[in-house]
Amino acid sequence: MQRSVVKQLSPLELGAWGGFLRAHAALVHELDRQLETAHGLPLTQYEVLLHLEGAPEHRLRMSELARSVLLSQSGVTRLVDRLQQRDLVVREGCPEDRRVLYARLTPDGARALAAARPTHLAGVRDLFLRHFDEPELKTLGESWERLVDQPQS
Amino acid sequence: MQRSVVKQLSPLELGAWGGFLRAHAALVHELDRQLETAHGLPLTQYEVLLHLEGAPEHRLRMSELARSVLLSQSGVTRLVDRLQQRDLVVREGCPEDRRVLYARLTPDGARALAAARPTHLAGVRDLFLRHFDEPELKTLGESWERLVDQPQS
DNA sequence: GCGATAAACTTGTACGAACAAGGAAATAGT
DNA sequence: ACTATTTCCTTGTTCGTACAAGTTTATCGC
Repeated sequence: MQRSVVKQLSPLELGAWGGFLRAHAALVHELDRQLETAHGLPLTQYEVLLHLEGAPEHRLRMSELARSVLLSQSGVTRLVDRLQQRDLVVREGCPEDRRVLYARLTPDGARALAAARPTHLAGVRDLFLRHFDEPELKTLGESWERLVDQPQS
Repeated sequence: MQRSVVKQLSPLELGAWGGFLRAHAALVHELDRQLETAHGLPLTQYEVLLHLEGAPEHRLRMSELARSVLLSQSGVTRLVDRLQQRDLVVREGCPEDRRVLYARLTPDGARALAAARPTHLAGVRDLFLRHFDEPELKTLGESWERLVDQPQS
């Protein structure tokens, strides 16, 4: 009779899973470092600016922003606080629903984003994309989708 | 004359990169939640126990541990503090080099690990491994390796 | 051997994020 | 209309991590 014996991960599985964790840690750390040293802009702040730029009117509700950048609501409140102190973003109220606040990209914010973008894109390409060919990119993208759309289980 | 015009990511590239970020966030969050609710053990603590179990004598130097779990030295100091308070780990000195401290897995720690392991493995399999077939796992593992071994650039 | 340099940890401190509770405004039910 | 519920955001607090400085021990150069 066996107690507490669980089938461990195979080397193949371990390589895929462990590598995933290590790769993520290394990449995010390095990208953040690059952005921070070159433009004084942490990766999270960069991502907020990026999402705002892509949004209609260059603005997004705080709650939408929270979903985009994978942060808690309160996390976004404080993140936008910091961006607003640097005049990269402003908050503005919504007349139709006075509970909501929009975060809007300022001209300064747009400039900061434009300045930082080449650094970031170069980093992503050099550290990540470069290592995959086109079919692999496609497969990856599809895999992540399957993985995030919670299976019904 | 074009200023600040940078080639953006293609949809393919964006799917692979953005999906990677989202997948990581979702997975780690969910795995941590599972472990925490089922066994009151955060993922980082679980990983320390796991590495210690796999090590000779079930012990590792603090600095080795830091490398294994992708944390700063001081981060590990405090993580081991927490584990030691729960008697899952003990610190012991090294006679040959009195600067080093070993963290050693206690019987309680081994038990906690054994209890948590099925939960964690099931989570990893269900949330991650399940979505890839064997050749994909192989490719992934190889990709992460290329990616982490800093290219000489 | 002795002083300088380096290595292994820990501690002080600051910061970013999460969670829980709270306030204000909208919506729903009756 | 009026209260109850829900939504949207912020604030109080705690926790985990990083960075820099400090302590102790080992190593290196001479």
